[in-house]
Amino acid sequence: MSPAHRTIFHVDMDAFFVSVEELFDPALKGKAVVVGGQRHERGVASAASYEARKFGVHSAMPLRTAAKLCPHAIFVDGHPERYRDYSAKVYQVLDRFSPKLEMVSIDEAYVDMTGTERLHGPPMRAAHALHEAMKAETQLNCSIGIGTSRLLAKICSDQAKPNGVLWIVPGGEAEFLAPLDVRKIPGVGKVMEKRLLEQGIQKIGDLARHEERWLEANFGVLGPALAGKARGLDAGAWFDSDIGEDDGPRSISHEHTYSVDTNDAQTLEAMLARLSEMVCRRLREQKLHARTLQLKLRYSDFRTLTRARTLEQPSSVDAEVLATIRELFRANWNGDAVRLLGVCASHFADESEQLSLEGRTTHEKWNQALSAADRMREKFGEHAVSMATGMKARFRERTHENPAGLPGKKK
DNA sequence: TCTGGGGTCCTAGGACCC
DNA sequence: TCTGGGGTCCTAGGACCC
Repeated sequence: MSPAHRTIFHVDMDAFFVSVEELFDPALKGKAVVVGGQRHERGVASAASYEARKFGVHSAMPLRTAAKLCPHAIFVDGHPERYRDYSAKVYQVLDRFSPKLEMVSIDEAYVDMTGTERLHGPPMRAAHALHEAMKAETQLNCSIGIGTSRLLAKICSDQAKPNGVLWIVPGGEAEFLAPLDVRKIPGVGKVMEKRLLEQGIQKIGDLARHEERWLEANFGVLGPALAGKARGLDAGAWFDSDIGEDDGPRSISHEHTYSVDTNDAQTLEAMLARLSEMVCRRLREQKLHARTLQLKLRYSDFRTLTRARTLEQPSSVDAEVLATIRELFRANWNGDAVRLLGVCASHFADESEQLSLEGRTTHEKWNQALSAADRMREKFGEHAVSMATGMKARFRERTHENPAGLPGKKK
């Protein structure tokens, strides 16, 4: 028998990247801090401290814009390894509260606390225990939203920020949601917000007042999902899905934006080799084989195109992936200066349906050799082993963009 | 404003098959 | 010669999230 309603926690770390950086450099505490790169770099902010936000700085804002709005801000390069380490610590804490746990990004998670009352007490007590444990064990603040669906829990944690806990008791959903802007609904972004405003719908309460049929007539297939969300129900991929069912990644990709656009064919193809290598390495780490490979190409004017091809035999072999990506590139690049290149692998095959018999032996030889190379990299560092083309990319990157040849990675 | 990098999900059209 | 409808796979693009 399923419970009358679920008790779902959404745990969201406060200013996660900034807070982690503060642990490494306490001098940053209380200052206006922007994480993601230096003030004049081509790029966007990954995070901003609450102090910087007072000046209008927010994540995804171009660094140069942030520097204009908040000239005294301290700009800090990001450290993905640090964030992964702390994310793992966060996971350790959450794991003790419920096994039904799902990290949805590096700094937030859903925890299904349904039926844990005997162990952890009523929701608010459990939340405060969790809050304290998090602070004690990670030195980081989080905010916790509690509700009967993922959607409600997520909206609640946002309302609880910073460093707070908010519980919407079952039955109180409509009253809580009604005064909030539609933009607070996960999945409603700039575009959908504009469409809703054009219909005079500004608050979630306005949305809830419309009939599902009217919404379907005006917003097509998205209508019914909106109707559900306005009532605090999980829709789309969240509908009826259990928390903690991880079926692995859907895609693995790497991309690179040049600090100066280039139309040098050799430079570009060398970068494709490097990106393909990086994607393949992660495929092998996760024992995955990709059927679909996609090239992403962005020109100086931001025109972006993607071109994909599906292989007959799934692969995680550098040379095979690169050959496909290179063909796509040669067939589609018009010679203009390029701003960004990307390689994406998706449509993964199970180990079982992986290979026909005749392909098997050569493939396995390749895989063995490449796995050995991966282990060497782990042992001796990123640059120890590389295919010749990938090596060239690195050399060019360094000479073009880092004339001093400093080993420090960007970010 | 001059726009990163890593993802997920959804839609729509065309090919192809029955 | 003109003409069905459903199902699946593939590709391209776009909205959205952190």
